[in-house]
Amino acid sequence: MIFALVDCNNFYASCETLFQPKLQGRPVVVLSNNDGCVVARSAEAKALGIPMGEPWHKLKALARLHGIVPLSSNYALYGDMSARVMRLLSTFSPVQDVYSVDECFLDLTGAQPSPLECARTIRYEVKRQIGLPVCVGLGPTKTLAKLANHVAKKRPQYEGVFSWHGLPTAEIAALMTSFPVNEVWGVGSRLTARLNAIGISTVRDLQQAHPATIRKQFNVCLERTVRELNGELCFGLMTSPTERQQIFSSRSFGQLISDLSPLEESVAAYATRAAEKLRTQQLLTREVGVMLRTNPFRTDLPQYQRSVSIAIPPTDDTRLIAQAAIKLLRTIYRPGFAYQKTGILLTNLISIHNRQPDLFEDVVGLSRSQSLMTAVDSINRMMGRGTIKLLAEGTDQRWAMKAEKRSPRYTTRLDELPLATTG
DNA sequence: TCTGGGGTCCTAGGACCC
DNA sequence: TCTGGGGTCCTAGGACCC
Repeated sequence: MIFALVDCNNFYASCETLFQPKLQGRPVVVLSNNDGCVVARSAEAKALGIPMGEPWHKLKALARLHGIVPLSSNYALYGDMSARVMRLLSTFSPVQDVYSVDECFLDLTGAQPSPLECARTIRYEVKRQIGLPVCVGLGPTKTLAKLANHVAKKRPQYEGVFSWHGLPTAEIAALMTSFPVNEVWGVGSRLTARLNAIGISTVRDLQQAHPATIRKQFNVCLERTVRELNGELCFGLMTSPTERQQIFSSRSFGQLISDLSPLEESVAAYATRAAEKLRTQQLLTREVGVMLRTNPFRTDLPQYQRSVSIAIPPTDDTRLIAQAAIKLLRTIYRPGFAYQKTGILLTNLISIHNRQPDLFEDVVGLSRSQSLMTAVDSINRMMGRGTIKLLAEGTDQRWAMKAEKRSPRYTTRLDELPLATTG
């Protein structure tokens, strides 16, 4: 098997510069919701040493000094660009496993004239047809393909495409020794600390570790990773999209909130979002959960956090989900705290096609509910999200998050199309 | 003043069963 | 004094990913 991992370089930042060429060559950062943390950086911003996840307010001085351009995240734009990239990539292999918004695995086994040549074509065509830079890593397992992609990004001599295949053993060993163990897919900060403590600090160290010992001292996941580093297949491609197990919708507020009624509005709004996701994926939920919490960074304020859930008959009806959520919220709400976030969790999902009919169910009500939701979805799709919404979501939504620096939704909104200017 | 929003999988431990 | 053994299911929590 030869897997390819195709990953867009600095995806969000690249999408922004594609539509604003004047940003090219400048340090650009894309911020999370509420303009809170840095979630993407251009190459120039990375060169300034800005870490991923850094709170924006800590960077203001550095930003002034270097002319860093901050942008709010524009998920409509990124989602659309992602779909274009994935559609193009799907033409290069019969087997595509979309792993995240900006990366996917392809099975390039038997690609002509060779997997490596095919990978170079992929890189060239994505740039030519869509305008986004990607790197491609090739390997016999997903873990090695991920690592190869990292090599392709970090070592310019490979020009964005790297394969382990056919490399002399000594060269492979040298490369693996030159990368720290935390670059391995599945090794995060906690594991890195524990691995370092027992003398495993490079990728090469982990590759040479004894799988059974690793399993005993850590867990099966890490054991599989060690095996994959040695070319043994443990993680297969997800050829058909697996069914979601849960749907989450939550947001931090633009400001802290103490009163129950705006909290109820936010919960109703997130329930609406979650129910929309449910319907586009043709799923029903059988359990609704609500979470509520204060801002854990505000150590000067009293802290409170709770979540609760309840089983409900299978549904995708926004009204029923929102009703259940508001009821739950009232049971965990306590006055006297400054809340930062609420969220909705839908679990115990089933496919709409697998619903077990109930002998006593209200058949007429059910079909009315379905027609209503279909109508609401199509109106909101045509006229923009939120055209029709629950009154419970509130009309002014003072709790809504901040996104003050968002670029136009160039590719998905007619009124925000970029126009050529003359003269 | 200001710190994201989604997801996945695995494990340990408790409740409960016979 | 001495108090079974094996199984399933569920939940909370911890680790990871982008």
